[in-house]
Amino acid sequence: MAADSAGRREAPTGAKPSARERLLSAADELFYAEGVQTVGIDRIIERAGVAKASLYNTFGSKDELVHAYLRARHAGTSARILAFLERYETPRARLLGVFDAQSEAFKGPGHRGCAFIAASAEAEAGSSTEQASNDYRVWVRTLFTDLARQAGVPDPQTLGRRLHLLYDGCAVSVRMDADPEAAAAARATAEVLLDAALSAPPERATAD
Amino acid sequence: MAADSAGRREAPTGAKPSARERLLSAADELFYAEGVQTVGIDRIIERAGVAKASLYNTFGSKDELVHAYLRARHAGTSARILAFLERYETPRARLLGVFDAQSEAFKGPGHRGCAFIAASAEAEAGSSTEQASNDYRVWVRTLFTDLARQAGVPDPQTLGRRLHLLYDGCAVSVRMDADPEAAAAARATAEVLLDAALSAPPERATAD
DNA sequence: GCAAAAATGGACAGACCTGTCTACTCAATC
DNA sequence: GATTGAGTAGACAGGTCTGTCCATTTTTGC
Repeated sequence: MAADSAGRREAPTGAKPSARERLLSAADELFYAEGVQTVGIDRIIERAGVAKASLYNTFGSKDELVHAYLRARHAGTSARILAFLERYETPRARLLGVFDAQSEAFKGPGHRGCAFIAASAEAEAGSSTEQASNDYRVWVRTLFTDLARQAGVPDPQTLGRRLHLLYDGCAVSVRMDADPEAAAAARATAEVLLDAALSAPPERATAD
Repeated sequence: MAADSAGRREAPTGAKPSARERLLSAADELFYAEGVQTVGIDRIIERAGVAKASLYNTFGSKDELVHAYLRARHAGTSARILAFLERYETPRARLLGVFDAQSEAFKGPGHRGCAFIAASAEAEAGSSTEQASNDYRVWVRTLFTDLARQAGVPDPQTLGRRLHLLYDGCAVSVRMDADPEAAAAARATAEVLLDAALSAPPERATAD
């Protein structure tokens, strides 16, 4: 209610972060590191240094806090990737650069793979978690197909889907194999697929 | 203690399944469909039609039941895939056939992707769930690299890793996108990678 | 400086979960 | 027929979790 219209905006710069921000920050750290179900409200408010009533005044429920955490993840990840891609000139470099962006992120300390895969595994069908995951997946898919189209690939939808498989695959691997090189392997694989897509027979309906 | 040395063996065929079997069957259905943390002991014993004491006499703890559930998944999935691959003659067909096997499985009702990805998302580091997941991942990786080697690929390790990315990727997609065609997309992608690997420059160290 | 709004600390309710325990039933075997 | 062992039903303990509430303090706006 008292939240500004944009929903989240950082504090006046230099001042102590608002309760909302500290809660989101604590939720991001704990939910991401340990899972949504495992981490209870008490741990969150303790790390945020905030009273329990503030959490419920701000978000209303744990579910809503989880939803806000996932929306913030979506915003943060998409902004990070898009900012990373600005260094590249050609569409081809940008397309492969998505995996370079992930590779860099995976090397950060305490990286545990994709927050949406993890959260979805704990959520039930039709939950707001599923909705947030769908939004994120649409964004990733669109990013890949757009970049594939710009790179001159004849069938950008198909390549986009295949790159999405690799994107998910390296997120799983970085977590379960604890191997930050997973993104580099995905990048090399993406390069093979891109080259193959570019040298595809010009007129073939790519029957599935 | 009373369990036979093999650990699990089906009942004398025709007789009513033992408490252990009914518990494992109920655990498989509920844990897989709804998640390990979400499903409580009471739901399991109710579906199995078994007393709570029987569960604790047989498995000792919920953790042990989860572990047994994952071991049974590993055994079932690997047996299913290997049986499926027997229909193929050439190594190439067998390698791509892994994705056909998954495609068929994904079309079954209530398929929710990879049980190990889901369980790991809810587990903490160092748990027995993580151990079971590692065993499964080693099996998948070995399967792919062995098949790649038999297919005559110069660098079977690299192709095996890339196919594993696809394998994980389509498991994520079938669950989160609810699209059973994910395995078909992975199969088509695998074919591109296999052909590229077979026509690779004969002497190049494939520097990573 | 003061009133209104926001945040705090903590107790508490109610639900749920794992795991234990006891008294009982049933079936097979000696 | 008696013994034995597995299975049953359910109460119960002890803990944890989400969410509510209230009296008090801090912050903010004017």
